Amino acid sequence: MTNRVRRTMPILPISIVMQLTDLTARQIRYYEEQKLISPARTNGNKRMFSLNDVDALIEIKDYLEQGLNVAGIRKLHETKETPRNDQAEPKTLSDAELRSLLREEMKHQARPFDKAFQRQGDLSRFFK
DNA sequence: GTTCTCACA
DNA sequence: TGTGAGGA
Repeated sequence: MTNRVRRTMPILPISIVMQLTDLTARQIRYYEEQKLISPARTNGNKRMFSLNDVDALIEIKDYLEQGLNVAGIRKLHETKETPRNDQAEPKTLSDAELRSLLREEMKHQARPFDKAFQRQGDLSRFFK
């Protein structure tokens, strides 16, 4: 069994994912609605998540904490999809990419960085 | 006991 | 986003 299969196999119920990500079921379902994740469904229409989904959710949560909104995150994912094979891997956004994204945010979100300002140190490098 | 969808004093 | 209804 390849690692890709291992990571994409839908085996986790939403309750487990909630604990792993510290997100509410409401949020997880909402993010699915926003096309940020694509959980599989059981015969009973129950959502089944893969390790990749959990990873994606953790990443999503992280971006939200930095002041980005769902629309912005979705933009990130539509660019870099995940139907890759085993070889390809690490994905780290360049400063330029992030800067571009944050700039885009400021044009659409009313109160973009309330939280961000509280931890400005984390983002300072994007505004030098 | 869990999760699902839908809707909103 | 939370929460409650009503069903599976």
